[in-house]
Amino acid sequence: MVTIADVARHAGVAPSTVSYVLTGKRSISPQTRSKVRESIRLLGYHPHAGARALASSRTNVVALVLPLRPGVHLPALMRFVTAAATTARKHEMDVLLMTADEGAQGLRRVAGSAQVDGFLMMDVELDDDRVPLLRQLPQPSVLIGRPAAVAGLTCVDLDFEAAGGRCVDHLADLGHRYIGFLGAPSVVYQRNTGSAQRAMAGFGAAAMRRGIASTALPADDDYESVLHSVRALLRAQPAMTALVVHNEAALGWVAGSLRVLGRRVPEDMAVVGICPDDLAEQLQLTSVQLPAEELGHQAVELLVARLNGQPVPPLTLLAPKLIGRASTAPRPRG
Amino acid sequence: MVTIADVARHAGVAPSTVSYVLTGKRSISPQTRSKVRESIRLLGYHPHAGARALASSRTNVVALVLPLRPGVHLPALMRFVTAAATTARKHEMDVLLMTADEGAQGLRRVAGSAQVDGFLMMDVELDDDRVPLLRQLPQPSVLIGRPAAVAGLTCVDLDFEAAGGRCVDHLADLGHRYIGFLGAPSVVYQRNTGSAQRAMAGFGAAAMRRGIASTALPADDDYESVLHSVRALLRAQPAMTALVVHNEAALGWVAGSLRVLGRRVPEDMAVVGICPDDLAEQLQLTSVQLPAEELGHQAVELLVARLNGQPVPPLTLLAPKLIGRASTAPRPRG
DNA sequence: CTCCGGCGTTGAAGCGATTCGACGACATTA
DNA sequence: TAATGTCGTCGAATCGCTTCAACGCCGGAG
Repeated sequence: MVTIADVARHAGVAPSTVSYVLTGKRSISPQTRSKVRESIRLLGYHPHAGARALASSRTNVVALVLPLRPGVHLPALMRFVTAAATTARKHEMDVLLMTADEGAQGLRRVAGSAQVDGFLMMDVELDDDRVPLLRQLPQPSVLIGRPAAVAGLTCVDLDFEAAGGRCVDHLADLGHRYIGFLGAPSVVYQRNTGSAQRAMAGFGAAAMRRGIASTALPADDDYESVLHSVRALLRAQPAMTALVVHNEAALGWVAGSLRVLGRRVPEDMAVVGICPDDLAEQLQLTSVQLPAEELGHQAVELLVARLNGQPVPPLTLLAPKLIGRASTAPRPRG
Repeated sequence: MVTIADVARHAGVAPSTVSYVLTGKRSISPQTRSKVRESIRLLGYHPHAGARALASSRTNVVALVLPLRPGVHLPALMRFVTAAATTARKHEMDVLLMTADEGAQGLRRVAGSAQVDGFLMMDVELDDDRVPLLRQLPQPSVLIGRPAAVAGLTCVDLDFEAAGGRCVDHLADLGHRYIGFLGAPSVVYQRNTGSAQRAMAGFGAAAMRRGIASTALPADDDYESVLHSVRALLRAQPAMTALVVHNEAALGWVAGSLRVLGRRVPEDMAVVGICPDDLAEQLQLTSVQLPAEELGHQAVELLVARLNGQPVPPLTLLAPKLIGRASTAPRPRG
């Protein structure tokens, strides 16, 4: 293995000088600098990560804590992961993968052994036992999602409230006056990370603002339940011409249910989803996308900013983006 | 930060003793051992990863190199990743994520800076420029997939040949005598990682063995092409009653094409896929699964074995597993 | 009784970087 | 001219751990 001493000898300088060339923490004359750079290139020198971490107490690695529970949309998760990894590399950092099943114990281990400079954590629950721990850790962390108390943390999330509103605006602009909302399973509205509630709140508020009649119902993720909820919505509001769906698992059954109930999409019923893009693409569904890449990117940027001592807002909300597809089409006002 | 010296002082022993308790590389008396363990627990001591790596030239981290190119099935990839991470943890190891876009350069960097003990690399191409590099690296590596020359490497893969055969056997057992094979796009058979060829070879050989008439055609991943290929297959062999599909992207169009051509599934035409399990589940397709979890698990086990100096076979093939679903049903022999 | 070998433990020497204080050389200012 | 500062470089201490040679102790063999 080639060490900094080898490089120093080869370049005819002191090891510390090589270090300063590498880190740029002191001014070095252009001649010396290029001489050292050349030696580094020639010898194929790479600083030993462990030694560097030991001496500088900086690892240039961030931990990424992934959820493992069933129900998370894997393609979106994967996109998030690669975006985070790619962005991290832009900052000369690497990513250490952790799975949620290690729990708080795992965080303590990784933090305690100084394996990483910071944490990226997805899918935090409202009463997550890891959150108070993260607060105490010497390493900063960024949460993806939005736990109850945001104070003292750094969080990134899609602005679900705006997303709900965006759906209404789109439909209202198309002339719809009676809109339904098909939500997540009711249990999710009882204890949950909050995105479900916020999307619905945004939906309701926007409907009020635009003077539109709205009705909402939860749905489980089986065909029976979806059909039942859709039928109930139609019964509650027979004039309904549009549906907003915030329930990935139910999406597949929506079109079928509507067909059974004699409604064609989009002629008789426009449908907008709040879901990952590839799902919407596959179903040809107008949707507000779940910006996995953007979330991953932002999360890393925020963490890096904190590592550099820059102040960052406790909560960053990404603006929703609506993509029009075949499931909504312009309709004459009336 | 709590160091090994703190623990040693607290337990009234030498730092080296604490180290030996931790690593188990020398015999320690039960009394001393439990005394040290207690101090470790009390002080919440975690060995500093960097220091440990520096002194022992072992990081307890493996690199996982992910493909990024479009077309890889993300859910399967994600499953692989989590399986690898979980298995690694069983061996007290962590996983460092790398994306393929860093290329050979990235491998050199990570290997050179001694960040990891070994590499796990997915989706290797036949003439991959990273493979010769991996051979030279001081760290061992395990490839997922099967490049041209396996000598001197360690590879894990699904036994695609057996998989092709397994499909035939299943169908033959159900009484089918004329079977078609819908393959990957033809370009894939020209330059490719080889799994496509092997699956087809296995299919052909099994058909011969069972005295079954077989016909094969490639298909691109658009509706037109799939319909065209299916029609061609039926024209070539009108008595065909079963179809084996080895083309994830085409799978979605197969049922539709058959319907257009007046064939119901499974009554008129049985269909078996070689594809990730969730895709098959979604389409209610009898399939040979792509065992993502098992691959991830095996890959890590092999790497760990190599790190421990144990000999491992250059090529490990996983036996295919066929799951029966609605797209094949028993049919009377005839 | 002495010698030897094994066991349990220790002290100290690295591992390969960073970083801080110090030190010439040279330019600037009084 | 002497005092002061700046710039570029160096030497040495330090980070926290592993590991090796060495050593005292004890029991069993000679």
